[in-house]
Amino acid sequence: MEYTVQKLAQLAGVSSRTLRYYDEIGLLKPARINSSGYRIYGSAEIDKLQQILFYRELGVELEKIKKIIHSSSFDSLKALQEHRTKLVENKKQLELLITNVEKTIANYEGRIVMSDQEKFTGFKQKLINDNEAKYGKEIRAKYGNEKVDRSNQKLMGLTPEQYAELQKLEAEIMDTLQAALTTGDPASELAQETADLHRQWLSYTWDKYSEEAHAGLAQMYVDDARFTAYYDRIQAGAAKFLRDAILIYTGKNK
Amino acid sequence: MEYTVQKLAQLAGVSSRTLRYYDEIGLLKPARINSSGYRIYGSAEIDKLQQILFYRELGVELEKIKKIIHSSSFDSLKALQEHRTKLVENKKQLELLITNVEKTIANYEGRIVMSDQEKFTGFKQKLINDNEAKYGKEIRAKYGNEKVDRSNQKLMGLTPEQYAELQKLEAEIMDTLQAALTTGDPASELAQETADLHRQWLSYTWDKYSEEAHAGLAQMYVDDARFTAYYDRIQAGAAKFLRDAILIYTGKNK
DNA sequence: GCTTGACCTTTACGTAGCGGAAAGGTTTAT
DNA sequence: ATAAACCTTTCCGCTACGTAAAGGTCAAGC
Repeated sequence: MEYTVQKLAQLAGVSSRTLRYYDEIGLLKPARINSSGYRIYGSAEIDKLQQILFYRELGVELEKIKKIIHSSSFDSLKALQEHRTKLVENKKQLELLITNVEKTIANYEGRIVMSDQEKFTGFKQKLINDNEAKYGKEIRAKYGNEKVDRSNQKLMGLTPEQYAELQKLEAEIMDTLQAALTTGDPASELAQETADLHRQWLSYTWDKYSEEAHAGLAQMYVDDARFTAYYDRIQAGAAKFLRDAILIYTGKNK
Repeated sequence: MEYTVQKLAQLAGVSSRTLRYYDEIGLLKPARINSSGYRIYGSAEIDKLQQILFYRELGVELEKIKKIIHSSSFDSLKALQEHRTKLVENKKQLELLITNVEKTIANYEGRIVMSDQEKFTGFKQKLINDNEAKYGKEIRAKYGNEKVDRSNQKLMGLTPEQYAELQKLEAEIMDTLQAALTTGDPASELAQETADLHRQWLSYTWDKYSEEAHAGLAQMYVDDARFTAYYDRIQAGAAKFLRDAILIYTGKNK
């Protein structure tokens, strides 16, 4: 099959201007030009356009797309599989946003309380995704599947009121931590209050509190980039500070 | 809580330039300017920024966002609910794209043959209608190899529009199945909805629906590794779960 | 008290990926 | 034969910022 600009445009759901632009920048040249100067595209161009649109959908710049698909080492199959992975990631991202909007509705209706951080989950893009991929497994291996699963289970069983309380606590922790950071002293009253709030918060998700586990978790906040990032949003070094405060609080600071 | 540009930027995952630009165009003005001319944002601005980002995510132009959220009749709750609807639509669109990429991989590996039209499903949406008149015959000739053997005949007669509908259904089935799996109960409302969607889907490819055949196919999903793999992409045991849901749906669960 | 570095400010020019209009040639249908 | 519907190139405009440049502010450490 041969297509003129407009026909291909309609087939692919892009404008003819777009196709001319792609020709202009050398991204997609027609198979040939007929005697009247019309652009004529063939099936090879169709496949190429499809590839281009996949990349475009993923937000890749046209110049980069050009380099990618023109490179001699370009492996379509591998590229497609990468497309799939990224699309699935984007889908997860979207699901996060949907959760966010649902939470925001609940927040609006007064059913739950959202922290400021929470209000923007899903908007920040890959950073979190990447970390999840990098550290997700590792965490489970390091700190035990059991504990993670059990805490998940317990979370599912919470009443809405309890859940709201939990969220309020979380917000309070962040606020107090921020205040405590200005003292600079993990042994300060404010820092110790933060640690105590954190213990209360844990009690919602843990079956049994122990100082050992609490101290272990605090160390994790420093070791694991996901958590470090979470707390360091307040201020660089916040995770470390929180850990130190908790180590003092639990008496494991030696 | 009060935030300077950079802190708010980090919280929301945007650049400080973006915040200044939003101030410049009057989209989001800081709560106040301190004595040194610094922009200071409060919690009202946080909520507003969140709203803005929801709209931006949906591709709404900043000028329009401005008009929307500044209009006196602006109803945040209603807006949020509309956001949700649109995000869910986008998610379905993404699922279509994922299906497309998976098919393209299969096409590449020689397992199936894709028509030119098919190569762009998911990229476009409503332009499909027009193409039907123009390319109808050609498509019908090409659609043949697409599906499982027994459904070939009926598929050959599908219009592109119907084909798109079929793909949408397929995506919906996966979506609903995923949700149903969290309930863990094949008799749950969601699971039964999945079974019903599955029946609708079958109606596209079967001449005549019967509960026996439906139940038989469900069993096949478990017995045949190819199908098991297809559904278990979602989660291990998904095929089994779907079978059980269908057995209950068809009343053949004994 | 002074420096350093991380903040903040405004102004201003640059860019990607097209949209759209102008001015004209070609093809197809009636 | 004429209109409608294509096609062409050229060029200017737009959005949503990125990226300097040139300078003021603030807290920390020496």
